[in-house]
Amino acid sequence: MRKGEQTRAAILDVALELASRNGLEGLTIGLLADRMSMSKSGVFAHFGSREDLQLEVVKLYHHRFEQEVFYPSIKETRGLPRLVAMYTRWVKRVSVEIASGCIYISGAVEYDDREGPIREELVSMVRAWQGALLRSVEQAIELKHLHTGFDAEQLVFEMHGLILALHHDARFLRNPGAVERARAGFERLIENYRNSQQSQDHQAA
Amino acid sequence: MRKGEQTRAAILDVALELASRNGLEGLTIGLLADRMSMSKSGVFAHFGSREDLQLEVVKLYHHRFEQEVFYPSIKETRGLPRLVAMYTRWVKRVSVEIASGCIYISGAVEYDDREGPIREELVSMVRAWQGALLRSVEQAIELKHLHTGFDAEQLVFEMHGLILALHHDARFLRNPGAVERARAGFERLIENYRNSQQSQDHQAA
DNA sequence: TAGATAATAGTACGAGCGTTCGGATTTTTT
DNA sequence: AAAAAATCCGAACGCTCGTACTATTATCTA
Repeated sequence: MRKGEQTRAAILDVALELASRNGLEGLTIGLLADRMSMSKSGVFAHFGSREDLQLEVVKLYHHRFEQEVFYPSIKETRGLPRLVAMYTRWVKRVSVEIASGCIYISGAVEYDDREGPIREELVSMVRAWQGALLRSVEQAIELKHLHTGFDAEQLVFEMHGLILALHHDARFLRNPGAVERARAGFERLIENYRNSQQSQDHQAA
Repeated sequence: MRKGEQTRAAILDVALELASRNGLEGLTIGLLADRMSMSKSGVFAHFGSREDLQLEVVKLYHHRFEQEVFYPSIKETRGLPRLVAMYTRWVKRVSVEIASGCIYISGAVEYDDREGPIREELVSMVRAWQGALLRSVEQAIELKHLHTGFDAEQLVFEMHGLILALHHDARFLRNPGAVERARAGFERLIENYRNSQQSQDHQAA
């Protein structure tokens, strides 16, 4: 009843933290029980299986991401301002996750070959976010904030690349200044798609 | 003696294949023994420990990468042609690895928080490759193939981002056309750093 | 407060992991 | 061909994993 949901939420909170650091496959019930000062079976009873636990963690992460990045951004005015807000909050989020790890990114590597519901959940989450980005780009084109006649998906692709490079350089290589690189890359990207129409002929072809 | 080295090489070959698909942490001696039709202890005897096996796999991967990407590229003339060759071969390599997986990328996620010799080997490998890219960019600047006054590391950062996005979209999301996106992104990148000197002021600042 | 129900602990299981060791077998050397 | 050395197997160890089952305790309801 009530107490159950409460500890279940507490477990999921720690589980998310653990999965961020060690990956979803590295999330183990024994370690989770230790951190919760509970027995393994006590933790286990809240979820039908480990896979269900992992799924709940993924959904929780998605929810947090939406709360922190997506919803605040769509309050900005449509077009370029909203797109900039989305990217800025995205970078901010990832730069915080440098310490903890990002489940979107580690999950993509862990489940690129592994079939099943976890992979499907991850894919649909990423697809949803990329879809939101794409819509925002298209609106920016409609509103003439960005020039017409280029592939909107290409811009989303490159934005995603900047985020991935940021995560890689900061978290794996532990290079300072990666956040600034991700910002500079985005500025150049936008500057490109906004002004210089002529130098982009090779993309419209 | 001779027979030993022979089977050892054969084991490493299969181990590399396995680690590419399942990650270095997913590389297990039992599975490896099955694939080799050998006993676990028979496989184990060729390496002092599992960690040594993983290290050898990493080194073998690095060697293959050098043979396939680096060495052919430095035969090209210095400057932009060489840089283009490096990137082109890099994309080609990754697009082949879409089926098998890339140890550089999966290893970066697996060992971003885990200390030890495997992580250090991976980091130094990636650093070596990025260093080679950086040198090539700097030479292209010296030879006036690219305009002066911008951060060479920024270009390397963004090239890396394109590769990571390619790997992500192709292998995880299974989107077609990611290879073409990586190529188009690079072309725009080079076009940027080659011609339009004025629009890059915010980067030189 | 008593009874029902939910929540947690305890224990055990089978499987897979890396690793060790002694002996059998093959390969190389003399 | 005999001796030496390298190679491989088979069994076993201690460990951790997810999971099932049975009690015991805590919590909610009437």
